[in-house]
Formats: sequence, structure tokens, C-alpha cells
Amino acid sequence: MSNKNHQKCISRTKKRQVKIDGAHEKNIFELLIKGHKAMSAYQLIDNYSQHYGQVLKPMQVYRVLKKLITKHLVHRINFNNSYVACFNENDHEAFVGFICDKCSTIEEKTQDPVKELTKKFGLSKNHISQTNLEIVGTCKNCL
Amino acid sequence: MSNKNHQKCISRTKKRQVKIDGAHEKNIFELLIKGHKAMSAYQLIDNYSQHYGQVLKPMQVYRVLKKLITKHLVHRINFNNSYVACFNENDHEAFVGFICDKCSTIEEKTQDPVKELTKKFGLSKNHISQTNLEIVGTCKNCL
DNA sequence: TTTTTTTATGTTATAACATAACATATAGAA
DNA sequence: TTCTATATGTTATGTTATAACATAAAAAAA
Repeated sequence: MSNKNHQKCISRTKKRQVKIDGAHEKNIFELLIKGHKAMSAYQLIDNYSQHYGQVLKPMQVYRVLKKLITKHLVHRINFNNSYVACFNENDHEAFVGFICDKCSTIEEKTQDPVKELTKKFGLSKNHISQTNLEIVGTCKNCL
Repeated sequence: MSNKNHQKCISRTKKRQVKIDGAHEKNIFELLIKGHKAMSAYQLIDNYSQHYGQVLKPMQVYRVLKKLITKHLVHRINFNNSYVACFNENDHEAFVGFICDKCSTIEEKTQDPVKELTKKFGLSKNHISQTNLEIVGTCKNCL
């Protein structure tokens, strides 16, 4: 599963002509894709040092995360200050999904219903900067 | 508007037999209701000292916030680590609303459509600990 | 009423998350 | 080659949150 999604992600970046510049950016994105779960910036520092033998400073990680988020390749999970690779094929402007509060695994869902909801609420799209539906609970694996 | 909602909130706590214990708890809840917008814990410390002449420690504020959240009187806004009085008459288990990224004003919405959505996603209610739909943008006042 | 228990409050230290500001190196364009 | 943009490196600091321990006051049990 992880590997399949990995391929999907990579192919999507190619399709969308999103360029990954820099070794750190590539490596951090890979960690997020392969991990297939949300990680905090400081967890990424640990993971990075284990996989690539270099201990990054927080600033370096946050810089890269900001870029990846701008490119819509990564979501910030506000619930627990973590970051996750975007696994949806089509939607990149928001996050809609389920987060396991035990293992931080993410089940991303389609955003379409939430977009409709926003309309129903009378919120015009041009004033909205981000939409986040974070449903937190315990996943089947952790129960 | 603020005052009307204030009354609504107070009456709701009575209806639901929710007891506010302690001076800090009462005062902080009042600040949130009257402010009618989301405030960070440290903003609450400032506000508290201005209104009540006592400088609380962070721990004291977080302690009270935790209680108020447990009692469903306050929501945590994950987007910007802030806290807001719950203004919905009926729904207390989740947050659904619009947050102004300029002035932190909150427009709380009904949760019903989100609850339906959760069902549609196949997420059984008993595994969910919290649901947060945070739509962030700029409100009409700040545009 | 006295004792016990629970709840509220006070305080220190520290953990966890994030960015400002400045410096250097390197790759690509002019 | 020179210029420019981008990637990387580093220090210090700001912001958000909690652990752990201590005291006081209120409520319940004896």
C-alpha cells in the first residue's frame, strides 16, 4: 500500500510539473510518503538522521515543509502539529480526513462534500484561505 | 450581539446543569464569551490581568481551559492554537465554523451536515474522539 | 465537630513547536 | 564571467503547552 501510493505521488508530481528542488526537500518528502503517516517536524529530524545520517536543524525542516505545503504535496495536520504527504489524486487545496490519535495514520477523504458544505454556509470561495476537516479517533488497527 | 450570546451561553450552562467551579474558570469563560473571538492562552493571561488585576501562570490558564473544553463550553481552534466560547445552542461535541485569520472572529455553524458526512465516510461514531471543520479566511469586516 | 477527600490554586522547571535574522554555497541565467 | 536566485547552514529566540510538586479551601464522610 505504501509503495503503491508512493508511485502515485511521484507520478502526480510529474504530471503537475511540480519540481522538487534540493536534497532535503526530496528526502523529507520521501520520508513522509514512505512513512504513510503524520509526523511532527522533530520526528522528521530524527527520521532524517536515521535514514540519511545528517542531523537537520528545526529551521531547515520547517523551511522544507513550507515549500512542500505551498506545492500542495504535504498537508499540515493542525490537530497535533504534524505533517503528512498528500495522497489524494485530485484535491490539493485542503485537507479532509481521519487521523488516528494512537498511530497518526491518515485516511484522506475526498473534499467534494466539504466544498459543497462551504457553499451552503454562504462562504464565498475567494475569501477562504484554507479548509480543514480533521476527524480524530482510533483506527481499526489500534483498537 | 456579544451580550445576547453571553446570556444564551449562561442560560445554556444552567439548562445543562454544567457547573462552573472556581473564580478563574468563571472569569476566563467570561473573557471568552465577551470577547466573542478566539484567543490564545497567553492572550488570555494578558486579558485576565487587565480585567481582574492578577497575572496567571500559563499552567493555571491551560488547566481551566481543559476543564471548560471537557464541559463543552469552549472549543479549541486548532488552526491557530486559540480558544473560543461555544456559541451553539445544541451542539457541543465538535467544532464547525469559519475563522477570520485577521481578527480571529468565529462564526460557528451547525454540525449536522458534518455528522452526516462522517457517516458517509464509514467512520463509526464510537471511534471518533473529535471532529473539527475549520474554514479559515477573511471575514467581511476585515476585507 | 473532627477527619477525610476532593477540588481549586500556586509555582518552578521544562518540553514541544516554530520562526527571525544573518551567513555561505551553489546552480542557473544573463 | 558576472549576476541572480535558490539551497543550505547556524544562532538565538519566540510561542505554545505540560509535568511535577506544593498549599489552601471547600465539600463529604465519620
